Amino acid sequence: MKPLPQEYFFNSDVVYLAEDLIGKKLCTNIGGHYTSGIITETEAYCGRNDKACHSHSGKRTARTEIMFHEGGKAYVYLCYGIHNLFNITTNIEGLADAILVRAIQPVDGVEIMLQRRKKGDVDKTLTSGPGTLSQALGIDRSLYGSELSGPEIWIEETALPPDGEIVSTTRIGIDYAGDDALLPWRFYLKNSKWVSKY
DNA sequence: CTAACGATTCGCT
DNA sequence: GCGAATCGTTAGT
Repeated sequence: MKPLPQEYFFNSDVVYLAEDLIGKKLCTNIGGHYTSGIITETEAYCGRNDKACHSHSGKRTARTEIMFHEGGKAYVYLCYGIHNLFNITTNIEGLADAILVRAIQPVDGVEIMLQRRKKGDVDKTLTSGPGTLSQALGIDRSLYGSELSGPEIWIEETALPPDGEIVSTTRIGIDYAGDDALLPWRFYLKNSKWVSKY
């Protein structure tokens, strides 16, 4: 277990970090089971001047509280009453930025992921989507506020694949954000099949 | 206290 | 392709 240093997440450029996290390995050790996957898709959310972000314009509530703390923690919240969506908080105390992890490529503990997802075979529906990857890795709201330096959840350095071209597009499912829905703050590996949507 | 809604997914047509 | 599922959070009464 070699987690990225906490300072990595203090970076004030959340859009840069969202792109930089592509290709790194997200690992969990939950319920005695080690699982991991390469991050293939992310979205940046900025606490200032971004209406798509839960913490936009200083909207500090019980749910968004953790984003206002220093970066490097897990922000997990329930979406549509069903799905646990996993975010990485970034920036320093008081600046509420976060990065949503939307898809991963399974690496370790595939059998456990299949079991958690109640699937028989490995295909892109196993971990390509913010709700499904959380389920596969065993992430739920009990991890809200956890340090991303382990021991339950952490992120490790890895090398990008040789053909690891990253592309950016608009974010998914945030039409309510007006002009901010047009920002190209979604990143994914161009040649990966482990991406939620194209 | 009450009501509306969502950074989605899955199953059925 | 379309609609239901499902409940915590939020804002308003």
